[in-house]
Amino acid sequence: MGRGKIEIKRIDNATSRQVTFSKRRNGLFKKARELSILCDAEVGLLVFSSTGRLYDFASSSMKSIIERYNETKEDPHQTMNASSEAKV
Amino acid sequence: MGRGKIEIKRIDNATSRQVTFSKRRNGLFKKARELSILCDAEVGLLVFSSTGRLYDFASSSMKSIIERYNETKEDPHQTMNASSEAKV
DNA sequence: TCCGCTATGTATAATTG
DNA sequence: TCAATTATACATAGCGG
Repeated sequence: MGRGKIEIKRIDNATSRQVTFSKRRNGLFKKARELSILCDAEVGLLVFSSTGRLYDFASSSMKSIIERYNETKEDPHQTMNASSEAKV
Repeated sequence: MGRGKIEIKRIDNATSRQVTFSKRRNGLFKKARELSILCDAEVGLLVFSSTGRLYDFASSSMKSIIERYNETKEDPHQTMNASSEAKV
């Protein structure tokens, strides 16, 4: 998407990598937000840049999403009942 | 992106919502993966559908990403030193 | 150097089989 | 009804201010 096609591999040039990171991070967060709204989904997104900086997005709260993740992972039965749908 | 423009709000029709969820979820995961590769970033993505099903993506392991998130949140100084760059 | 613009590629909404 | 296809809106790579 853009003037040229790019290959999916690590960008060597540090400056370009940072620029691309900023742009794509914004796009990714936007998409995550859209998905959570459009489809009434609970979305949690954690990104650490190569410089170690943290960026996060959560449709509700990251804490509750991580807890729910742990619960779901522990309980193979999952929470498939519709009553658990987010009234976020 | 598509034949018609859509508004970012909850999709009422359950069938459409599920279809859109599948498509966008795939797209979101792909983008997350691309970002992690292109920019050498650590990315964790957690999605719960409105039916309660879990979908997750992690460039390394979700467990380590969540741990790193908790550490970063607890320590406001963050890990800004370049030496912490992912040798993932 | 960073921000914003524009051309282009990609994701995806609607449609078709 | 679901999956594949197609046309279009959107995201973004490269460029200019």
